Amino acid sequence: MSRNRNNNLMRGRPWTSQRRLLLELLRDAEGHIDAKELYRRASARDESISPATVYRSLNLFKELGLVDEIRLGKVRCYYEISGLPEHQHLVCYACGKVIEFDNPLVGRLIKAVQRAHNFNVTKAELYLEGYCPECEEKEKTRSA
Amino acid sequence: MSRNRNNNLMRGRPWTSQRRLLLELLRDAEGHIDAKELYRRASARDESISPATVYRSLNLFKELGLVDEIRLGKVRCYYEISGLPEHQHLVCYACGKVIEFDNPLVGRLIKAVQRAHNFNVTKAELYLEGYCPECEEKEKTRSA
DNA sequence: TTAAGTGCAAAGGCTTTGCAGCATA
DNA sequence: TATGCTGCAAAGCCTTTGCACTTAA
Repeated sequence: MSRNRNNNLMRGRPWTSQRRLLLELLRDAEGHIDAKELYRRASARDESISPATVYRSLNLFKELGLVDEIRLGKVRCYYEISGLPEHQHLVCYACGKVIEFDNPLVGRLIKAVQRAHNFNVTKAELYLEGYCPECEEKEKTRSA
Repeated sequence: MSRNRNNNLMRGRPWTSQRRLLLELLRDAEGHIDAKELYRRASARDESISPATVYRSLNLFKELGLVDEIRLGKVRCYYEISGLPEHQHLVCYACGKVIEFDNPLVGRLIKAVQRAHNFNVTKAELYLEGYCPECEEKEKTRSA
C-alpha cells in the first residue's frame, strides 16, 4: 500500500531512499523548514547525501505539488508539506519569532479576488510583519 | 525645502548623488523593481555607480522605512517606495504576470490579527498565486 | 537492462565586505 | 576637517549544473 501510494506521489518517478528520507523529514518538520536545515537533518541520517540532491528533490516535490514554497522574513525560503491546514504567518521584525495563525477572512478574501480577476487561485500566502508584544514593550522602554 | 526634507528622510546621513538618483528611480518605478533592475537603470544615468552602492542604499532605505521589501514569485526580491496606496499581489504561476489589487477585506483582516495576537503590525503582504484567465484556457486546451 | 537519480566538484548569481580614496556636512 | 559614503575587487552564500557512477523499475 505504501508502495502504491508512493508511486502515485512520484507519478512514476523512482522512489529513492533519498527522496523517502527527505519527504519523511519534511513531514516531521511540522511547519516550515528551509533547504539548509533540511540538508542538515538529512545529513544526520545519511551522511553521504548531497546538497544538490536536497535542492533537486525540493524542486521535484514542488513540481509534484507535494510541498509548498513559502517566503518568510529575510528573503529566506521555506518548504512545507502541502495539504496541512491552511495558515498564515505573522513575523516579529525585531526578534524574528514566527506565529502561524488562521482567520476565516482569508478564505473570503481569496474568493473575492478570484471572482474579481477571474483567476484560478491555487495558493495564498498572507505575510504580516510587526512587533510582538514583548519587543513592542522593549521598544517603548528604550525610547522612554 | 527639498534640502530639509531630504535631511529628514536620511535622518542626518549624507544626501549623496547616488542616494538621490536611486530614490528618484524608485519613485519613478511606480510599483516594484528589483535590485538588479535598479542597478541597470542607475547605470544608465551614472555609469560609475556600483552594485555595492545599490545594495547598501536599498538596505539603508529599508532601515529608514523609505522602501518596503517585497517577495514575489520565484523568490525574487522587489522594492517599492513606502506609503504608496496599499496593494496586494496576484501572480500567474504560468506566465509570471503580476496583478496588483486592493481589497478592503485586507484591512479588516489585519485589524483582526492585530487584536488577536496583540501585535503591532507594520506591514502586510498578501500573495496569491494561480493561473490567469489566458493561461487557464491554454491549460484546458492542452489537456483536452 | 536502461532510464533516471545521485554525489562530487565546479560554476553561477546575487549580495556583502574590506579597503583606499572621495564627498558631504 | 572629519565622518561617512563610494567604487573596486574579492569573498560569501545559496543554488544549479555537468559528468561519471549507481540504482530503481
